[in-house]
Amino acid sequence: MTTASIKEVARIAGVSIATVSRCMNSPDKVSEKTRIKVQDAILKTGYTPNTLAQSFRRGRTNVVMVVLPSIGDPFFTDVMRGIRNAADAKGYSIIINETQFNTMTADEIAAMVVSRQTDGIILLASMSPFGTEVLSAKSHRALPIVVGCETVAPELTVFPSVHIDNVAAAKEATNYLISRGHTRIGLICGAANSLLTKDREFGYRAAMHEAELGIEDGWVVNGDLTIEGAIRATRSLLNHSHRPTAVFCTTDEMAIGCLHSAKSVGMRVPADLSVMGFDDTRYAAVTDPPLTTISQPATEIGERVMYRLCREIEQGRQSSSGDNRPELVAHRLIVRESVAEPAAE
Amino acid sequence: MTTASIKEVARIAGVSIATVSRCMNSPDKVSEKTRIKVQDAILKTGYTPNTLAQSFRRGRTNVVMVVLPSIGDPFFTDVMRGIRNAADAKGYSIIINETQFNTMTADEIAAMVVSRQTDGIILLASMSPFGTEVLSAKSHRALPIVVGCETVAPELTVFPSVHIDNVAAAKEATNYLISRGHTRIGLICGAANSLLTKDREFGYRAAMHEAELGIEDGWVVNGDLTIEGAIRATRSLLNHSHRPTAVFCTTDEMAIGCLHSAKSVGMRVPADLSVMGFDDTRYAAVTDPPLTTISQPATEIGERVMYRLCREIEQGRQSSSGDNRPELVAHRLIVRESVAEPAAE
DNA sequence: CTGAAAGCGCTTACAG
DNA sequence: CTGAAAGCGCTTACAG
Repeated sequence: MTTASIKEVARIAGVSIATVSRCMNSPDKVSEKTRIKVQDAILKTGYTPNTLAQSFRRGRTNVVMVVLPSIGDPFFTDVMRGIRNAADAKGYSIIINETQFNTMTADEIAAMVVSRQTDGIILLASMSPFGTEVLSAKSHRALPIVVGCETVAPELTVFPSVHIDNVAAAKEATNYLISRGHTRIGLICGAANSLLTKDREFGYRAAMHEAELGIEDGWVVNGDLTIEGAIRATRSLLNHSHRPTAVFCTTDEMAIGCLHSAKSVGMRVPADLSVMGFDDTRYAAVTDPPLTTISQPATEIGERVMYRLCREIEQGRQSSSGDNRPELVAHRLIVRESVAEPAAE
Repeated sequence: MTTASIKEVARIAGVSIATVSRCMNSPDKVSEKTRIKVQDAILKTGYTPNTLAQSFRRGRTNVVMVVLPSIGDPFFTDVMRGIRNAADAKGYSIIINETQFNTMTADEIAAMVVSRQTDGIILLASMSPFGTEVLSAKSHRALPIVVGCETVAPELTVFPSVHIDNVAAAKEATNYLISRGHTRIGLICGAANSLLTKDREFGYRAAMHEAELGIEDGWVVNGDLTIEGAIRATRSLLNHSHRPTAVFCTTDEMAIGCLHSAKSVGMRVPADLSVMGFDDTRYAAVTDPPLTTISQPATEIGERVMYRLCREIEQGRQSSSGDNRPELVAHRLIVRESVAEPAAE
């Protein structure tokens, strides 16, 4: 298992290295007799092509980078599963880049592609808007980037994307709370500059507005996309002088924190407080009470994003791009047991 | 942002490409004047070295592969965070390989290193034992592999590893249940060939044996490391003719399923059934009731595994290996509210 | 169908 | 301190 090279194989098979290479890459261009000889030599030597040399020669790595805000969130885990399914099928490896806001600038990310560390990028993360440098790069030569989730930032709309209609889904969630009789509805969302939940906040506001319900100061709280953050946010919501009877959390992860926070101060869910989630992660069905939420087809999103990226990579620099309209996938309201009518006052 | 190469930079700076290369890799070998000229040229051209060419030339990728059974489990998420912290510090990228049993053989994995796709491997997964081929490779030239978690399979003990003392921790967990008065204690563990929970099962059996408590047929159930699996396992446990009063789940993930399963058939936890977890993931504190569990320093494990791997990689083929004794890290019993005395019968 | 040869973009002894 | 040159292991037109 010492590093047999293509030369060694060629020597043993009694052919040129070009022929060995062809046997592996375009076997149809080689006579059967030769192919067998080479095959034997490969087995005998235990030859594996040096991937580094191949990538270098071919000018591509077959590696794709996924940028996301938190690998911990089970929703992203499911998206990742879809991405990896597709990546495996297409022969790509995945590098994960967990990026908090501003940790890595868009230009740094773009540099990874330019410097050939990756063939393309999947953006699941909210991030600081792209700078002009990337945009011009985009116009010059197509940067293979596909966005999963929202594309709120106008800079991102130049890239293809795959996601649910977050605005519509959040409206639906809010309307469901309204339909159950709630009028005082709080929102726990991501940070102000989070692309992930911006559309959901927008949908919530739109639904409240259409129902002619007011949103008081302090009803929209940043839960930081984490359990801990949501616990704090819930505390703040429950201490509000005009306390909401229902809380819409823009991720299930935060809904878990909200549930815990409410129960820990003795409130019953949903009798005293209704809680609505978003994502339908695998925990949503086993919280206590089970969570009413919006289901996203996470794995499907992941698969479609990855396949879309493959197309971008394959098209390469040629056609600057064709159809960049977002691919929308379907969401679904999942009614479980965390929402009820508000208690009479 | 067209791909400026080192030649272009050299031309503009009026030096040789060797000098440009030296400016980036060993700037102390270059005069200040030259360095500044080159610096300017780099800025002017927006030059980024072609990573592919560098890796090829240097013979290393700066990529490390992590093999794990389930990225979804929040425990592994935390381990991954530690791995990535250390990897970032050391300039490595991470490729994740989620491997069910037998999906990818050990030889295939070893091939990834041999074919230069990665510089080294972190094994967090249970997997089919290594074949002779890898082992001989190991003896010939050190294969840079480090094992996180258990190294139950004798084949794996040749590799360095970082983990808690799973046997001792599981004994401690079981003894805690015994100390609270339980005598009928069930176990929900991983699949029979899972390296992940084998030691924990062993610790449980040892504790029961030392306390002279019997383990009836059907008290040790495979929960598949998933919530769903644990729900089924719990159902089976609760239907046992001689039902346990306490259940030790070898992961928190399964404890979440167990909790849900028990409550969904109307049992109160811990009044009617005590539940013990393992891992202390971020969900453990917010389950209902909060989970009594064993805490593993997941992030620390990840960091130490990665640093250990770096050492293996750096030592390279030279010293075949030095000290391969496992690095043990400390676990801790975390008492919350999911365990109580068994109800009087 | 096959081989000789060029070249991908770097790095690094080797001279000077 | 700097440059000319070799070479890392492949792939791929180009001849034949």
